[in-house]
Amino acid sequence: MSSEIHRIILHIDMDYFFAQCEEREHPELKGKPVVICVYSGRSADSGAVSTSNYEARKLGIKAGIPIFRAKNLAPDAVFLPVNMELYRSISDEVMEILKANCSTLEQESVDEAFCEVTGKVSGFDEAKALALRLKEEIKQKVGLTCSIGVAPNKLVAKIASDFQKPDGLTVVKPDVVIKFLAPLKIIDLIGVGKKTGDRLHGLGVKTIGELSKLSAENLTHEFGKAKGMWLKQASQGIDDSAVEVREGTEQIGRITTLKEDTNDLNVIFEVTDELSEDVYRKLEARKLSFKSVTFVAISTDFKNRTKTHMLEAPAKGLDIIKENARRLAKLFLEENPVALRRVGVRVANLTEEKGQKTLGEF
DNA sequence: TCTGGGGTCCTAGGACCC
DNA sequence: TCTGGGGTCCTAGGACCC
Repeated sequence: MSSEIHRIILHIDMDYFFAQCEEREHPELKGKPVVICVYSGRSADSGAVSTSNYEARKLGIKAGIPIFRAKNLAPDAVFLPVNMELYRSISDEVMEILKANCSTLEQESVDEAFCEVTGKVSGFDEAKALALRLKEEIKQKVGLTCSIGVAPNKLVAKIASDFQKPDGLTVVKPDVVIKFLAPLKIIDLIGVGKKTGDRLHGLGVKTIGELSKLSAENLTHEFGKAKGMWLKQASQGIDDSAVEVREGTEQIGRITTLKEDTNDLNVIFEVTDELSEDVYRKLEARKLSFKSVTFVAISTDFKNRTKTHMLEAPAKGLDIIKENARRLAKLFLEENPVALRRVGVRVANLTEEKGQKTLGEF
């Protein structure tokens, strides 16, 4: 038995969030397959599935598949467009509850968060009770279910929240971390995606336990120093990253699918102008300045390319976004005379405008 | 067979400075 | 004529996440 002081971290993951929000707003949807879609606007059903409820998943409708295919799988399902405003306001309700119950809340996305509760609870049994109370409070006050993972670090907490879904709770005490991870598929390790997964399969590694048996030397040789070291540590359930309040976003972008593939600058300028305006509105709302502008181009082969310009000093004008986006688009097409399918505009290196910093308290 | 949109983090090469 | 190493910034791209 170890007497070390362990951190205790909760990862809260809202179940099939967008679809569950729609079910809350429209109770008549409950029990039916619900599919939330991102329509590209190219034709009536072009676009992809963003998320779906469990009834739809049973029919094979998963995030990322084309909408038309989802309609073939389940012609009678309910298809709805993404309503981000609704999801954001419901997300705020959830985060308020979490904030009130932990020492540090790190909101990871609109539907996920880490809660640091070290010091707030005496141990993992109390943490489990707290997690149950949180689930109940979110169900009562917000009307949604979530899944929670409780573990000694963020990596394992996140894997644990995904272990039992929906409406799940998985507690992984420090002494069972290794045993918990060992049988899981390599792709379940957060940070291992398709590319790394395929390469590991090539090395004959299928589970996290098998990965943990490879030597650090072997892994760094294969994946480079940083990634190799990370894989070695992660496979053993080691993660020292801190739960930290996120200080706002690092970049703001908008991307869209063109009505049809084109390299016509006039068409592209029209689109980048609109995207620039959207980006500008988001910046305005949060009183942010930016120091770089990026034009994003996705060609018909889905290859993703970018062109970035760094400004001399932080700026905040709409014209600066628009003009740079146009200039970068023109430069890009001069260098790559290819038809584009999607284009985007992004600003980054964001800073709060001088004098706009929120005052703490008087 | 056809494939959205919003992000984060990391790497690597070249420019430039000391 | 040949001659270092380190640091930072910029840019492009890749991998991954939801």
